[in-house]
Amino acid sequence: MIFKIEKKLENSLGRVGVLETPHGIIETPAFVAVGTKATVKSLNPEQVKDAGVQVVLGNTYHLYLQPGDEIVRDAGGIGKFMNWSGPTMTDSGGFQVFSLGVAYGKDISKITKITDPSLLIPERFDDSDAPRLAKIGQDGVSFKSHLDGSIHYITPEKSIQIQHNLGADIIFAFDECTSPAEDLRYQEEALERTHRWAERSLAEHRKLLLSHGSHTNLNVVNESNIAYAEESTISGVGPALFGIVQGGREESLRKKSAEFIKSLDFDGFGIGGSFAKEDMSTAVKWVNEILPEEKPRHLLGIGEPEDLFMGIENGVDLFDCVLPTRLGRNGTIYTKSGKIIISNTKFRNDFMPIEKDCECYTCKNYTKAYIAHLFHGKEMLAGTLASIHNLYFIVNLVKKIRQSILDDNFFEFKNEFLETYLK
RNA sequence: GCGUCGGUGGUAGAGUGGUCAAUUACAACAGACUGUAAAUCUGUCGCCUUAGGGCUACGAAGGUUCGAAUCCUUCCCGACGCA
Repeated sequence: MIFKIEKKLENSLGRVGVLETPHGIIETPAFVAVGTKATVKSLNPEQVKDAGVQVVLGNTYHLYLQPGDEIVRDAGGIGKFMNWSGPTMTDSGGFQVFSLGVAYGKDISKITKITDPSLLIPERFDDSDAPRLAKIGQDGVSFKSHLDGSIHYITPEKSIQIQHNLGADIIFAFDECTSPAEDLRYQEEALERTHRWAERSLAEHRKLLLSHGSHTNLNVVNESNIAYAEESTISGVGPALFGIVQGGREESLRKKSAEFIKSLDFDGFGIGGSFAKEDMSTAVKWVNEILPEEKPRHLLGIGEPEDLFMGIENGVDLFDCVLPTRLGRNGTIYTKSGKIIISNTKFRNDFMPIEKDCECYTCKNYTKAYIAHLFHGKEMLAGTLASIHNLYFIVNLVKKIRQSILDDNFFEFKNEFLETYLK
């Protein structure tokens, strides 16, 4: 994997670049489509590609449970398995530590409102007896499968082994995504754990890369082995590994984490965590001011339009988010003047496309009335057409932002877009 | 004509003396969703309301009862059976 910066955004951390992977290039900043179970829900790869998507992200935990990482390996890797010829990434399962752990069965997720009382009273989250599907153990996490209840213990080593089997171009270290509602003491403890896991992820990754070649001293970290490992990620023998910065909403912890993860020899970085919306830009800025400029940064799981502007301005190169496809399937559609719920009564006889100047397949061929009809009828095509538009909308927005940096009018574009979008 | 069974909110369909403005499902309406436990979930769903309550309702009209969607009488309507 090779990353080149083409242009920087003046007086900020933002930049435009190109990321070369064994399966093709990614022009950054870029929006990564989420394909958790080796499929971008409701879309076939051709539709994903036509929406302008450059790279797809699968999930370690989900693919390990089903169909099993060895099946994906034997199929020729995640890309070949799912018939996606472009670049691929896999998340480590670290997010499931959170979503199936403390967040399980609760009304907390990736983004929390800062007014949420749970943020003000961290003690309320001392509910270790609450049912959850993920529990953090001594050196890993035990998961109770949501599919059949079976227990699986995932360590950093295991996550990396699975990801090597899945065979994506870019993989992530195993981390713990924490809730912003956790108190400082827990954030510190979790961060220490994530850092230890980062080292172990990297060590396992090196070991696996070297085992692909003829190197004999697999456990020795020397210049020759490191050089070989780097070469492997370029040739496609093995994936590139991104380390993940955590640290919650605390400035000192975020910076400490960025410094630590930076000190390890990762190919790039992920910025993780469950944020209060208001905290996100500062957290990203703290981190990206520290991370080495020459390596790519991925803001994990973030993707509302206003977040994309924020992230790019603050030096983020890659985003992934379930929103375009999940919202699409659930009937919410992005437009330049905000999100609409297409099943609403007012669209039932609206025979215009979602956006008349949109170039996506959905807008070029269908009316709002028809899509509203499909949702009311619970037809499968409803989610597909809405996902196509939403994915195109978000992917294309990032492309436009990229172009605006190249054209030296990022801030004008940002103001103009957000003024209309946020009403 | 006689007999039997039935008529419940937009629909289907529970309820068969008080806890019933009426279970439930569907439809309808509104909303939520940020490294996917998610083609999922939440709320509203007779009318009025200063949200305490008030009013009108289970085919229609009477009646029994402290109290009726629930029991009785007559009528109307539907299905089936016998003539």
